[in-house]
Amino acid sequence: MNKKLSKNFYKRNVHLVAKELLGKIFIRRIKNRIFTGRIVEVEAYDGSIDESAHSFKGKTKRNEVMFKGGGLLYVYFTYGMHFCANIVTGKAGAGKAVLLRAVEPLEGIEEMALNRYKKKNLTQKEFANLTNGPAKICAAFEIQSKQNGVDLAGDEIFILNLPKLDSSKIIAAARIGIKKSVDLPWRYYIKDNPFVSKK
DNA sequence: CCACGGATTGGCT
DNA sequence: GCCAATCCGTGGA
Repeated sequence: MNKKLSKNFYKRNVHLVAKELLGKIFIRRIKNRIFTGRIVEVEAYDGSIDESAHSFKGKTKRNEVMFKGGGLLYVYFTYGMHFCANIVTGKAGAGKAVLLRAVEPLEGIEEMALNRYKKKNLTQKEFANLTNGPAKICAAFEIQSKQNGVDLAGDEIFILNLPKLDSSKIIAAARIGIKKSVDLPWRYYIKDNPFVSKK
């Protein structure tokens, strides 16, 4: 029987948490509906030294959840139309989080398809693109501003514990879509997984 | 296959 | 006013 990850899992080093999140099951519950997916790609953001982190210049209304300590969900709105979800890590005040970049869809696939494409039967290409991007995950899993700050120790959104992946399965690479601190190899993904957004 | 541009709004300078 | 931790469609090689 798999158990939900506890607060202490998240309160550790952001890179450790990022790598250990790979392969674990992300779960979103809405009343009697459920969405689940295996985490296959993440990015670490560290406001203490990383200019691309939303928390780099200190606390604001938008990023305050990043400073509330590990075990919360930080959801932000961007490009006028997209939401992205992060797992807050470290101690309160740290301003560190892990962006969920891609998951492999497991349960609730028909509902995810409706959320993303407004139809149930997807082409191979549409299925491959269902949840292989940070904003795609939020659209498929129905995550919006209302979910900003949700406690991952609760029942609405949480992650199941599974064994750590062997380090030989984890690739570290430059992050995607940022203009600052571009060379830091803080994107982590599962080697050869077809749902990773980019090699 | 790759490169480019439009969509569309809130946050911050 | 500028521009973003994105996505998707288009057009050309």
